[in-house]
Amino acid sequence: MKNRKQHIYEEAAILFREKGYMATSMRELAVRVGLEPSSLYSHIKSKEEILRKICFDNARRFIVGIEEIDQNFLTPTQKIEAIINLHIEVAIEDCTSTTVFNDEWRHLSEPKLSEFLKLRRLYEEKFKRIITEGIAKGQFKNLKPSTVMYTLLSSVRWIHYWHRPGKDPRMPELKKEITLMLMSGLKVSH
Amino acid sequence: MKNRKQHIYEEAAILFREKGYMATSMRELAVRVGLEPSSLYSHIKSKEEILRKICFDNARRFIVGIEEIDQNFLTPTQKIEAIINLHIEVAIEDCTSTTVFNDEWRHLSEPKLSEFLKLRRLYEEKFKRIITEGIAKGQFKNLKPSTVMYTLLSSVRWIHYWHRPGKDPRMPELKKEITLMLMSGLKVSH
DNA sequence: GTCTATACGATGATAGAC
DNA sequence: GTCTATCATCGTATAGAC
Repeated sequence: MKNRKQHIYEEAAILFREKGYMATSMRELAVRVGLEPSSLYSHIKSKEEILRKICFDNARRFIVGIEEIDQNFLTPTQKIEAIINLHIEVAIEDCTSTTVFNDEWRHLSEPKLSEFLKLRRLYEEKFKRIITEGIAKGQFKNLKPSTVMYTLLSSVRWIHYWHRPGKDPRMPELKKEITLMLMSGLKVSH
Repeated sequence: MKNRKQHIYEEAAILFREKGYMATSMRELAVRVGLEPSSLYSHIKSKEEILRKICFDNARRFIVGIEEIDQNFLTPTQKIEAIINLHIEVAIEDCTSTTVFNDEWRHLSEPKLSEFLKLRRLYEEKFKRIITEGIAKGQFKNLKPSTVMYTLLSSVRWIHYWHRPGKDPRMPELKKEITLMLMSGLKVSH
């Protein structure tokens, strides 16, 4: 038996994914972990603390990811491709927490909610700057950068939802197909 | 003052969108409508009845939409383009109920949940058949149809979320840009 | 750290007067 | 149809024994 605290976080992520944060009760979580409800509070401070950890861990992950990509000497095309791959990889590797991160952050209470949104805005600004640069260099179609960004970000958001935990041998193929489709939609046609 | 029942449904859709179905209480809804909580039940049978109506009205709308498109003598390219436009139009015209339809259906209880999922599967089958036909005719890239479908369906799902109710003069442009991007990702390159 | 017991507010929904 | 009053249940969380 491994670390109880970690076990609680993992089962919570699974439940939050299955039913949503609001529809998940601490009583249910306790059953999954094999404890009485009150015993959970020896390991965590509150239900929202669990949500906070999931949301901010993921936010940091994506911010670090995009900063690494942006620092390398890559063309805008290569950068966007790398970002798309980052999103697909995270969605497949950690699909339960990706679901929570995507869909449940709005249940954070202030001031954590504002803090989270600030991180997200930071990420989006970096993303948009790369797109703008690609357009300026004539590599991308001349479209509104925010439209491009939201479309790209949304378009990979079915993966975490459909992916079942466990290894899937078709992942490289999935990645290749999605990237091909999205990038050829973005790049200028010759 | 218009029809109370309709007013309740509209305010509920707004609240469900803002906070989610689970986080919305009948007491809050009553405040918005200007009634005591118990008075709501003179017009509706239960909270879930409201959710049911929103989900199934939207499901029917999309099924009717895709059937109309599919009956016309259009190429697969034209059909997919029409479907993308349908999704964008509905998302903009009725963004509150679109949000609920997209994100809150899972809170339906059985047997309505299964019924809903059956309708969705029906829609997806029709969608995939058109994609498969387009690939067979050499109009679309040779990608896995379900991957194409999920990517297309997801990629327009930020619109209902970002759109603020009211008329937006930039809508035709938005539609054109998204369609261009997605269709050129789908079609074979020359 | 885990338990039993419980506080206590919020929830969806109903009964019955008007 | 709308109200007041209320119910039964479930929610998160705490107190204190072991």
